[in-house]
Amino acid sequence: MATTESIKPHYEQIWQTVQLIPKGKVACYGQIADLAGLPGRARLVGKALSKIPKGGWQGKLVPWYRVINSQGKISFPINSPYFLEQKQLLQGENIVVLGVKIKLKDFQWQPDYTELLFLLKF
DNA sequence: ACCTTGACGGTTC
DNA sequence: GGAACCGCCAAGG
Repeated sequence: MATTESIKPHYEQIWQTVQLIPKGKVACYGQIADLAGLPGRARLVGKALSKIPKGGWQGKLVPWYRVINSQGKISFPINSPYFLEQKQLLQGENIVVLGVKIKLKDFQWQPDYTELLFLLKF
């Protein structure tokens, strides 16, 4: 039974965590990495997001656009297609985007203690 | 098995 | 502010 358990990319763990970000909130790459049990692996989060299966994962869409960098900025080159798409999607959720920047103070997701306990999965 | 790539982060200047 | 540097290490070639 446990024979095929070896292959377990961390991508799935990351996608799952991103799906927890509430609408109208954003999270940083590093924050997602930490919550996903991969402290310090922010770059891996970026990579995972770039490989989200078309149509989502486990029947649910993965809100990739709710993930920004620790400086509160969108990480795509300004005016690139993905940049524009992300900005539009965020604004569509009432998130204020000034230029490339978002006020983390106002829009960063801050899980409460019960959520954290759940995420840390003992 | 070795080498390069990253939708990053923190530190420093 | 912002740019340069370096650390991190899984994934994919």
